[in-house]
Amino acid sequence: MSSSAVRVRFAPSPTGYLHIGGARTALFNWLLARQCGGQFILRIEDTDQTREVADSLPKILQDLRWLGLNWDEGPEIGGPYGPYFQSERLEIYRSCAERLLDQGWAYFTFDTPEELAVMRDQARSEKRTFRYPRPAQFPTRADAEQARAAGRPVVVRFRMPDHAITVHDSILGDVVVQAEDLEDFVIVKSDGFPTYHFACVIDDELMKISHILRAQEHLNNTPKHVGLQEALQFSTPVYAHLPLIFNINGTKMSKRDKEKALAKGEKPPEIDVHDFRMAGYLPEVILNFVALLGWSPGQDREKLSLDDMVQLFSLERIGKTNARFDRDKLLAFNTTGLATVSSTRRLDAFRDFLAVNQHPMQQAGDAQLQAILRACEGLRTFSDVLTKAGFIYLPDEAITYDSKAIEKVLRRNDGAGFAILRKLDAALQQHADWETASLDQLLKSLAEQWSIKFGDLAQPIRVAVSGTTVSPSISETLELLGHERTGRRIQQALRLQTGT
RNA sequence: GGCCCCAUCGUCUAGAGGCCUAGGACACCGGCUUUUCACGCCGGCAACGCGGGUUCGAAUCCCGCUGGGGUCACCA
Repeated sequence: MSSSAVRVRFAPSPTGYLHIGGARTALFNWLLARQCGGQFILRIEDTDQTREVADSLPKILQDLRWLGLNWDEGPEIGGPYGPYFQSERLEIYRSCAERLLDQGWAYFTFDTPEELAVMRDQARSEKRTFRYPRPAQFPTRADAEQARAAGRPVVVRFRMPDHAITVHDSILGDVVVQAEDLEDFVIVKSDGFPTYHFACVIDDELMKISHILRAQEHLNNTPKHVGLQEALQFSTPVYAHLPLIFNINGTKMSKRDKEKALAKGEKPPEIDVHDFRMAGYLPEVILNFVALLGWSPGQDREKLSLDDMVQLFSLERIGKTNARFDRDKLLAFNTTGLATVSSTRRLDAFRDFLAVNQHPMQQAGDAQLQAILRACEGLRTFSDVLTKAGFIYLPDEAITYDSKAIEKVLRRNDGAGFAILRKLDAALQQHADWETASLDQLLKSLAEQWSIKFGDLAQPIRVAVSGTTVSPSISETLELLGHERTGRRIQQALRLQTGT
């Protein structure tokens, strides 16, 4: 096979945002395509109208774009093998089903969900594994019409081949499933839509997909797909089932984790790509981190650019063991990522962060934002900028004073902090050159003059202007805030002493 | 429970029979730095699940056990 024949796809169903695990699947497919000069196709698996979420598609596209995973064929750009929405390919699936029906590879059944449930329950109570009982005689089309007329659900089931099926997986090796463990499964639902298995196999063939990289939870589905390919005389793509990603405690990473945390009054964990975007992570860092979950370039290499990954990626180096998503390590990656990106890139990413969060700091000009970013050196995520310097963009009256900070820094020792603050107020009012270096010089000399530690002078101001003990370095903080607002906030803090 | 997959530090992993007294990263623990919070720097702790083989030699190959995971829908 020539390398230009590599065609891979990412096939999400439009039920929400892009999950972080889905992002890794998309990335691996994308990397393979880019490395081989092949095509990365985006296909939308919208065959279940009941589960569909209205604005999910634009969200997924937006998440993919934010990550930088561009597609060569798919929604919004089309391509030679479209349409790329399964809901627009119904006619194709229908004709394939007809073909299978004609050739005896599929048959109609008329069971209601309730009847099926009874059969399954019975099998369970008898400790038998349930497999759909294939009828000796397949119902005719006329039978199907009659059943439909009588109001019974009509579905089409695939007659699985009666031999064992071997899946050749390039990560796991050969996986053999015996004939008796295979079941006749539904390929056309009673609403006329194809099931996932059916649509997926047909589209992969027609779209000339060469490699299928997907999560390992699909491994058990693969014999079904291979059976279908055999009956339809399709070719079988190269399969590569990726190890799964779990929470650090081994549970599934699910959107429900967010609800649970919220219910407990905790901060919800990031699960979807969009969550990480909102939390202030860099997309390239997320990609780098997630690539290392199940894949490793070897040679103790970890920090990789997208280009590095395109170059180093290989199916052979994908592991078999499930991984746990270590948020601490991601945070560490993001910290170095933020410390090493170019300042223009950082500014762009920060603007994006402010925009998705609709933060008032958006109003600031580039120079001011750059100054804030510089002042927040050591930040782990862009959210840190908000906790550390967000007070700058709050109206004076919206500053909330942390009671512990007030007590410890200002009120303690008979209001020693307040006393220093009062002296500082006078000195600062007279200081005209409102710029970091100059302010720094002033404050240092005052500390020396008054024979106090720098911290004993810095902390009272910090609390006065920010309400907390956390802010950028004090002189930078003052420059960022400006002379006027600094004065107002000190006055405001001073009033706390008397309670007026 | 049936079927399937997997098994190296707490976590992500390197390791493709001798280079392993098992390497890196994160976390953790100590120390340094310090103007708060972070960052940074230095040092340390820490793993081949168990039992059998095969071999001169096994983390690496084989078998069993144990453990973990996935899947058993007219959802993808």
